[in-house]
Amino acid sequence: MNTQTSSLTIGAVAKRVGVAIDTIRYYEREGLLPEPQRRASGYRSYGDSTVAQLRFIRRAKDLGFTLEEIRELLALSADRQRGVKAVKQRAEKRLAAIEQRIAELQRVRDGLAQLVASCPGHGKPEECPILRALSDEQVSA
Amino acid sequence: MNTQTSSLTIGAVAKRVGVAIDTIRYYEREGLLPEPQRRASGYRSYGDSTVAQLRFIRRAKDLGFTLEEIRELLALSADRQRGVKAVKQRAEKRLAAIEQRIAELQRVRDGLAQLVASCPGHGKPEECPILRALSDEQVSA
DNA sequence: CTAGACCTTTGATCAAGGTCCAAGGTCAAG
DNA sequence: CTTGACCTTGGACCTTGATCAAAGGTCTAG
Repeated sequence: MNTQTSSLTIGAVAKRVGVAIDTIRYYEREGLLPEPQRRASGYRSYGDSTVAQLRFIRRAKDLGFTLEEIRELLALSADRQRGVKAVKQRAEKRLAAIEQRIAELQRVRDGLAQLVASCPGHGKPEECPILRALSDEQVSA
Repeated sequence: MNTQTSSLTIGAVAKRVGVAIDTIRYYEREGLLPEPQRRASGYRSYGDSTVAQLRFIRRAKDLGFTLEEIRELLALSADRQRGVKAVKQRAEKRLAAIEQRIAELQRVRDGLAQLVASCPGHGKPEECPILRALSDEQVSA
């Protein structure tokens, strides 16, 4: 087996995970990734665990976590026992935020859909419900 | 009647519309508002139509239009006849984008909700479905 | 007249999450 | 050895939508 982390360059890691090299260095600067070992030449030398960690970060980002939250999650996941409860709480918080955002967007969508439906798509601008709604006609009246 | 646009300072306009003075100047720089008349002193002098236009911008922003899109809408709404069709098309485009975003978020929410539901909230990190999902356990297996 | 509120400009700064660049060193293939 | 791909650093720059500061001019109430 090759459990021994197999020394990848930053470019190889980037290719495997599908992120830019600059992004990896950025994550390192931001404390999302530990500082890797270096070769004698100064090249960063990564093992498979970094690939896993980067995928973790990407997935969490896809779930809408900010980098700040991900930094937290990474810290928590390192804390055996106590970590799990906190991780679940963060996830619940994130879930609530997403649901709120969905509700907001649905409200916006409904408003906009109604406008679109009521606009004939031709005629004078003053008669366009979309423009009328955006202007303050009915508010200032 | 006071149809004559009644010479407001930028501060008065800001107060009426509920935006910051800086924001009005910013919109002017960005081409969302026309350059206003000036008093002899150099002070910007606004009429009621600016108040209306600013409200238009605010409402459009609330509907999720970007400033770039709003700039377009403003140009289109000035185009009598041809404008209405184009405005409706932009609104439809916006609507589609919002619906797509909602769908994406729902997908994310469902995934996250399932993880949260399946996590007992205690135990070893390796057994936490949230952390397992974020790590690449099942993908690399 | 004077205080204090309000206005002017230019330009810097913010958050977030990167992206890009130059100048130079390193590595692997032929 | 040479070529070309890859890596290093530090720092500048990008987008969006503002927000703030500094230094100074103007306006208005008392």
